[in-house]
Amino acid sequence: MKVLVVEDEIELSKNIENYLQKEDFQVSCAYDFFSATDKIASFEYDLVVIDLMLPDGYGMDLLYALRANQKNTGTLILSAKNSLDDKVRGLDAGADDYLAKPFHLIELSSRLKAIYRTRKLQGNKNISVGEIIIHTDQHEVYFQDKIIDLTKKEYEMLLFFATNSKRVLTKQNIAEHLWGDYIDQADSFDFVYQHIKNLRKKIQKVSQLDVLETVYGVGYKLKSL
Amino acid sequence: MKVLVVEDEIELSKNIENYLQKEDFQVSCAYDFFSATDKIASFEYDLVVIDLMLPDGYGMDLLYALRANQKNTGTLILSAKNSLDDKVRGLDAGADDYLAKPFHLIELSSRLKAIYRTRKLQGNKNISVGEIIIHTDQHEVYFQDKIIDLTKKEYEMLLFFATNSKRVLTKQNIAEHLWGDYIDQADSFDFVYQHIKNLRKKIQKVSQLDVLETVYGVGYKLKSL
DNA sequence: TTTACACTTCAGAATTTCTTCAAAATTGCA
DNA sequence: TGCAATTTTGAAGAAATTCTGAAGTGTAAA
Repeated sequence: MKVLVVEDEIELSKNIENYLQKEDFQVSCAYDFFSATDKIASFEYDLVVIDLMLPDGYGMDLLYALRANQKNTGTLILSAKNSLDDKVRGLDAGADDYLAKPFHLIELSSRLKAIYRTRKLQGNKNISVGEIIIHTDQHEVYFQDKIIDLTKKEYEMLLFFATNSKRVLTKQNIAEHLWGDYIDQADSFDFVYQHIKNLRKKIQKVSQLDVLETVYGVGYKLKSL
Repeated sequence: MKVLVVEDEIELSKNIENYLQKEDFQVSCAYDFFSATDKIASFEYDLVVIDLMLPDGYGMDLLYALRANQKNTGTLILSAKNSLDDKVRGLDAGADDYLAKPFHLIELSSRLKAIYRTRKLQGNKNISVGEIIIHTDQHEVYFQDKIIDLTKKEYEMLLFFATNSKRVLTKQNIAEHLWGDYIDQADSFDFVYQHIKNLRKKIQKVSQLDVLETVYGVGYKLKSL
């Protein structure tokens, strides 16, 4: 169980780290907003503990970043104020739990374990697009009982469409989602065509369906099936 | 699969009973704390569904009773309030899962099945992958009646695959599971290749089967045999 | 201490996937 | 209809990933 603790008070942070390590968590620490975003971007954590008040940013924004990255990461918010406002906003932003300072370390650890358990259960999700089913665990896509063999990019693209059902996605959207950071904004995103084509071809070969609709001048969207 | 449903609202209880019966569960119902303890004491249930709010006792105490009796019974907690407090305390008391009212019956049933599966794995010492059987007690692996002689790492890897049947495991997943703590996140996990190769070779030599499938760019998974 | 086996590292080969490029087809609009 | 912009397509080269063998290091039993 890998945990990132984002907390600027070094002493508290160390205490948390020590305690959680004793409980068999693998713990990393970040002491500011900047290094936290960095770590979140580069590693897959199971859980992130976030202090809302950081010297160089607002912890809540980390929650949005996590969600934007589609990570299945559990989150718990820490806040000095036991204000309902923070709590409500934190949970609204997609946090799994909230804990007001001061707290007992045992409570933190037991809540983290609880979050982890439920997250893990939720983990195996199958997403369906008409008769096409994406098994995210197995990384496999089926049409009825036939498998559609996709490469990594193709798979990611289909998943992106499936999780943004019926919304039009621009080439830029797709490029940013699949290639992430090192996409240059000045680029043309024409290389996306290739992957659209390949995905279409493979799906059509198996299912005889053309699932992707071209919205001329804008982008693509999933047809409603 | 024998289930005890401990729920004082008769109508809800009946609904659950009907639904679960359709899904091939054997269902018993208890409408109060007293009769629940009675039933738990006298029968071996695979699963118990417990409503926390009962007229004559607190559902949580049933969890303690189950644990005290050392039963290998899966437990799922129901609660009217979606309060994190109840959830945390329930899971800490050893419940396997938590469900807030109102819920869909299909969700209840799918969670119960999930609990059952993992419980069963814990209890059952022999795990099979097609005709390959892993005897966890003896730390031995057989194909039909022939032994497949594996090293420690190879054995652990096969077991890891077997207990995550058909799920794609990345090199990183494998590295973290087999080497645990002192894996550096910045490392490349290329050394995993060797063990994949060795495991494949040994299994193939004895069984003529290649059980591991490469998911290019992602990882490996067990083939469905 | 020796020996056998397990584990790790490394470099290059083999394979699969991704990207680029240019030409052809299609679309929206004047 | 004709034009410009956009999308589609195929082919080839580039890049990334995986596989393999060989050599080096560590470890536990004889």
